Amino acid sequence: MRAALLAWWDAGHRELPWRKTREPYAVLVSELMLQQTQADRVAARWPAFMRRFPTLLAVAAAPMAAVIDAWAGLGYNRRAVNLHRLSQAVLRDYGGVLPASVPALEVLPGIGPYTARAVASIAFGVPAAAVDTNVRRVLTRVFDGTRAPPPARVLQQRADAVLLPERPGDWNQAVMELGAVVCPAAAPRCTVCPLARMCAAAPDVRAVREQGATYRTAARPQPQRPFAGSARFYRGRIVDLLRAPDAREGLGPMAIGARLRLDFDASMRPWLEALLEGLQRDGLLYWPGDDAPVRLPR
DNA sequence: AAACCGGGGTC
DNA sequence: GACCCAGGTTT
Repeated sequence: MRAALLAWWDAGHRELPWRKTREPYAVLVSELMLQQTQADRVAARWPAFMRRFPTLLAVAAAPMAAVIDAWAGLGYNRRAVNLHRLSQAVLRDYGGVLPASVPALEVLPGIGPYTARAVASIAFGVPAAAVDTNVRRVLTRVFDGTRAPPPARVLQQRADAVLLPERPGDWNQAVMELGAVVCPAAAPRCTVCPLARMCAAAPDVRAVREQGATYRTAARPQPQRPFAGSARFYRGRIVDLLRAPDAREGLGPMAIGARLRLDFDASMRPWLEALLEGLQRDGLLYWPGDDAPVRLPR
């Protein structure tokens, strides 16, 4: 598996902007952006963010509002808050230099098991397997076929066992690249897959195809809720309103409500306040309460 | 363990 | 519409 996959990786892969560097901060920013976000969309925004905040110290010196502003278009805005908090923590605890070990990285804000191992392996050459949704899918298909996926703990052990310790960063990226390009959730392309001859799922994919159906991994147990009209939708709209230049000094709650929806009236005030309080709890805005202006945190 | 968190691309 | 995405944090 190691030989087949690494040969496939070395023969060519997507040119993504963050792959041109191994500088730890640059890798960290890319990995934070890549959390639950497709690589092509990150590729469109990572370079501009890096120009605006070239170093971790630049983030630490900037107001929170500037980092949230630079995060526009990426979603999951708490990641911007976490990055700013992380920069402060690294400045305080490590003199502004990112630590290189998985345990030290994993306790930083916004960094979990996956991101700690991704940064440690790619930027520092630490032999740690990063297990994301791609790796889970690839390893489950190769080793388990149509059987139920093993527990996360077993998957991590399995990923650590197959890891190529001489090139951990390339190995992790190769598995993820295969998952993204050749082995997506729907319609895996086994005919061009370097692992097909050793993959437990490949025969099943072929069988399903021959029945004229699409092979896909089991659906999520919890169906995704509609986005339009959800709290998520309006939270995103509110933060985006506060990014506007004319909101630098803040916007009153009623003004926000009016810009949020045409049918806004006083009876919706509790609904709006709940959204504002939730955003404030997440560090995404500052609002003293009542009719005081709402703005991004400084 | 489950809920929550954005947004855009895709079929 | 529903699913998907280089997850992490909170409850």
